[in-house]
Amino acid sequence: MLSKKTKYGLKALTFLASQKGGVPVQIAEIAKQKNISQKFLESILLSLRKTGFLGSKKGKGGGYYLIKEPKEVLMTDVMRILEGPIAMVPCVSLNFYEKCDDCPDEKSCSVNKLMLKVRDANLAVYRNSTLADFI
Amino acid sequence: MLSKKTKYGLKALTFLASQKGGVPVQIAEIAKQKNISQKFLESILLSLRKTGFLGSKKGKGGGYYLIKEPKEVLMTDVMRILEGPIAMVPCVSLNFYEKCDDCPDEKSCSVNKLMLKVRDANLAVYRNSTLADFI
DNA sequence: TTAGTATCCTATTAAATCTATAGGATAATT
DNA sequence: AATTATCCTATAGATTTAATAGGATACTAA
Repeated sequence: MLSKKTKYGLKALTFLASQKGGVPVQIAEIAKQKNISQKFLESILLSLRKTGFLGSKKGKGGGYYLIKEPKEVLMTDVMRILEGPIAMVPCVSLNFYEKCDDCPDEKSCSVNKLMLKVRDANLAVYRNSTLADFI
Repeated sequence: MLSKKTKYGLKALTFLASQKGGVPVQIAEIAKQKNISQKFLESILLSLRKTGFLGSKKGKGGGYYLIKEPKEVLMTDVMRILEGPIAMVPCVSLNFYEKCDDCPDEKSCSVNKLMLKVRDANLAVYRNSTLADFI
């Protein structure tokens, strides 16, 4: 299942991408428009800012805005930040590789073989998708 | 993340598929060979039996055995039983469709659009994989 | 028919993760 | 100086996952 964090994060990013010209939008406004718990959204936007997707402005007239062009925002990057590793098991992860402690040999492991294919399929989708595809 | 249930279930199925001629294998044997908690595995094998993948035999010389030919066991079916819906959100699920209550319009929803692509990619993998690929 | 073996089944506990909330600190604007 | 809105940490609540316990049932073989 996709986490609500990712769901909310994607919706917020899309909303900001559809806004014209980097004008800051307040958390409250996004939360209201997209039916999201405001406080929860707050922490999500914060992490998107810290990872370089969003900029922010404090005080009156402040809010969040998209830093890059929507077509420059790759879903691979967004998903890794919001949802975590794209691979479903660490032993096939490109960015978060880890050996399974219970598995003596990856090459002969059925889980490894299947999940390798799944990872490649998902990567292909995410690499070919940007925020611009959803506006 | 792939659940341990799915991981264990896949490993057990592969192990049984590599066994010759439908000879029953005991839970304890599979658990030992594949480093799996025996009691946990017990419940997994039970559900695989109830859903028509495995047969079982009680008493001495009993155990579990694969009912179908490995190449007849599609990963789509296995994954749906072990891991649940292949779709990451209910609004793009073929077999478990549900409307999002917080989302007024699926067609204009970014999450829906992206997850539709992901679902198709995953389905393509699972439909083209059978147990026979892992022996 | 009896002892032994192995699955069957339900209930419960333990652990981990996810979701949401609270409350004040900080910085910018007017 | 007052107001506004993000910043940040901590924590509580809810859900899901993983594992365990213990006895019931059915089969085999001596």
